Amino acid sequence: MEDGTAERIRPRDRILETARDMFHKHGIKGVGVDAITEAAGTNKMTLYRHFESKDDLVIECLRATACSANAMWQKFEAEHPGDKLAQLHAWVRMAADCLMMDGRGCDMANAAIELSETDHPARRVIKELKQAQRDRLVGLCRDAGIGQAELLADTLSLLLEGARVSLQSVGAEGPSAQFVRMAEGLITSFRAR
Amino acid sequence: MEDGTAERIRPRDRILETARDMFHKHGIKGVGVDAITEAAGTNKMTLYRHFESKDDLVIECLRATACSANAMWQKFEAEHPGDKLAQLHAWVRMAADCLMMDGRGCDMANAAIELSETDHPARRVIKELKQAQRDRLVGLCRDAGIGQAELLADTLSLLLEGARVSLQSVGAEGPSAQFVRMAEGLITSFRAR
DNA sequence: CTAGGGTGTTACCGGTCTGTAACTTCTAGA
DNA sequence: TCTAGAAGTTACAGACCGGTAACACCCTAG
Repeated sequence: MEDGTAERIRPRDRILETARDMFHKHGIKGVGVDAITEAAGTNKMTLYRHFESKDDLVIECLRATACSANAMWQKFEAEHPGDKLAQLHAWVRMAADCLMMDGRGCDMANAAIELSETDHPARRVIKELKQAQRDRLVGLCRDAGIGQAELLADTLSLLLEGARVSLQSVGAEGPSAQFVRMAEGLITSFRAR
Repeated sequence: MEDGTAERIRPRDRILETARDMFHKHGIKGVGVDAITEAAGTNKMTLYRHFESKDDLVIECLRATACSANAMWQKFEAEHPGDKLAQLHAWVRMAADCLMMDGRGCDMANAAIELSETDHPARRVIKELKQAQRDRLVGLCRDAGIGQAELLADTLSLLLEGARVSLQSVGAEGPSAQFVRMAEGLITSFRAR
């Protein structure tokens, strides 16, 4: 029978969660499978019984990250049902919160930079997941009644992506500090057109 | 006497140039010192006679990159002497050209993402070089007579940084394709204030 | 011509990496 | 209680990494 406290998590899930955290903090090439399994309280053999390779583990981590992002979008809808403009502002607020709490950027973007081999299996996944997020933001802008929805969504995307990487290179006092002001200004400007 | 054709470049410079190219293409952790020296037509010992360590080589590469960027700024001033607004538009054009030619992003930003250790010696250098570039762009915006010069410069910075990383994750058909339109629109909008 | 510094060559050190084999131990379900 | 599969353990292979030692070479300045 299952432990009522649900404390005993399956090794596969422990590995996945630990790997996500460590990849996020130290980068993919900055952490080895041994370190992951040790931190997850298990061993290398168990990892390779559940994942074909380290690359496979990386891909599963990225999918899990996308899944978390999906949960965010559902939260926006739940908190502001039907009010697409409020959801857009919630997106900005969430992005800003992640910015100042986190310090490290987007896992997919970081992975894309680290895995420079153009035929790396993770790149396909990154591209399609990022594309899905873009479509989602475009849809939100459109449903919020904004005329040039694609342009606003793409501009917001680039601003956030830029803020994340700027945070890591210039630091928190750099341009990324103005993210909310820029994003809100853009939304206002696009709504006025 | 020196070779008149200047074909015989010093090993140090060959290593530096080769390392810049390979770090740019494959990332810092993605290329070893052996591969660099081989591609530079020399050997590991010579590398370590000129550079204290791989980290030291990385830092010198970043400084060289900053130097190339400085040359760009001088070109702007030379092509549009005194006309700061024209120089700002030239900056946008140059950024867009780099975007579609290159495929890989900014060396400093990529390095900052790859070298996640907060105490890595290269991070200090990255921060100060990036800060200098930011100051330069702010100064250009201010001299071009734009009121909220800092905000415009920071927005343009984030847009470019975002476009570079988006190019690597989503691809060339993604949001980065609209960079020029966004940047020019921003400049127009800020000038009208 | 000669001395010396820059360079090339080879071999090596200790460490880390991904991935596997063989075997033991644990645990859940019938 | 018995059994099958999941998980843990140990050891290892093979490759690559950054960095160093010792020595041979070449080329140029004097």
